[in-house]
Amino acid sequence: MEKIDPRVKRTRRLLGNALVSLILEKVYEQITIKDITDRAEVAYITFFRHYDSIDELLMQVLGDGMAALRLEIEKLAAQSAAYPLDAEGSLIFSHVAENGDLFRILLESSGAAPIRRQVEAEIAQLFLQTCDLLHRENCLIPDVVAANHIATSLLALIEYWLREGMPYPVEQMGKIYGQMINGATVTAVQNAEIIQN
Amino acid sequence: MEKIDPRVKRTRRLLGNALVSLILEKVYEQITIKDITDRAEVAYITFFRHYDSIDELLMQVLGDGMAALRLEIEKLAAQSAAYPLDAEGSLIFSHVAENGDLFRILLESSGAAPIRRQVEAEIAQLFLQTCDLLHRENCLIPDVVAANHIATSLLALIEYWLREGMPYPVEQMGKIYGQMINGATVTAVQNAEIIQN
DNA sequence: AAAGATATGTTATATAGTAAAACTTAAGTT
DNA sequence: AACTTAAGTTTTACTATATAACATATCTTT
Repeated sequence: MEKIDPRVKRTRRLLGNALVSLILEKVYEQITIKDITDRAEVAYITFFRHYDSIDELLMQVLGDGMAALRLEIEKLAAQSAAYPLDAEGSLIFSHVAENGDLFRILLESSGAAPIRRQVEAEIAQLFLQTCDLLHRENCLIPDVVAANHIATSLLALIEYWLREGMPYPVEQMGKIYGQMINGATVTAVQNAEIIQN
Repeated sequence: MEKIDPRVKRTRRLLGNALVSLILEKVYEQITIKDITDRAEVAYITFFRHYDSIDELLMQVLGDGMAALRLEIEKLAAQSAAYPLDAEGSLIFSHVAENGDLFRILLESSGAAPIRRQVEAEIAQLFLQTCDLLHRENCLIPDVVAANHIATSLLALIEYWLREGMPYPVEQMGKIYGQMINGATVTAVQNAEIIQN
């Protein structure tokens, strides 16, 4: 990989940090490019030399941050392939708690919607590949539907937890995920009828 | 209730229809007020005499349309209070199929995010009130968490189905909802451990 | 049907945010 | 030290939002 000019790295870092701090203060839609460049202490035009839109900057910021989550989920998916019913989801929620700002932005900012969809799709894909118990020929519940359900429910559960101010401990959330989402979905797939063609 | 000037009714109807037809054509964020007034064949300034923003117009359009869905879900929630495991969800999905445009807008347009949240909250509230099986003292899975899970999962399932072009029949979707979401969640709550304080 | 009230249309204007050009200064690379 | 590239400054154009003032059309009331 090519090495990046340190001035470029610095500018992009400043712009990214400025956007994050602004999102935590005010509504995403009301943030302007001037707000960002003022906060980052760079010239207005400099923004356009790096990004075409605020959405694109946000995309980069969250893209970097979500790679770490994928690793947590990968561990979990591998684990749940073997013991789906008591998969330990705590590590996801402790990871979320540690990166609360980033997840709040991902799950609540309207500008992050395309990235959220992408993350959902990646998580669903991961479960589809690693969790054997989701696959049954001619099952009433198709594997892609079940995988999508797990992925969207997990993000919705995280969103709820963050929005309510993390009212339950990490361990409890991990168990809720394991039973209400992961375990329950696998059981539903296993118990579902087989469709005759 | 007061009767509304027919000119006002007409203008609002034209603006609402114009917005819907535009959303089905292009990205919500890129729709301008001029686009809407041109399509509606009313003067630009007329928009501001009725709404402060495009979001507000969308809110009105969807608000009207969502009242009907609530009725379908109310039927279902009452039914599932008695027989949760084989609740018949088909009527929801036939209702969605009949109003596909509206639901696509509700679930995929970024401007509709606040309304979607509101609809989610209303559905969750409804299940909390009508489905007795969600309540268990000191349960690992709090009733509000389970209700939120059902509501968000249902909307996510509808979103997936519409996005993929309705690849499964209405009856199958109804069963999937009943087993993978409603039934599975109730079972998970019933099987969850009790927390000692 | 006429008079009064109100909604809409037309035109003009102010403001704010986006976007980029031209040129200068600063920083990093070889 | 010379070359290259990034960033800053100033200027300008464009677009969308928002409102004011006045004319015209439509609805309601008597």
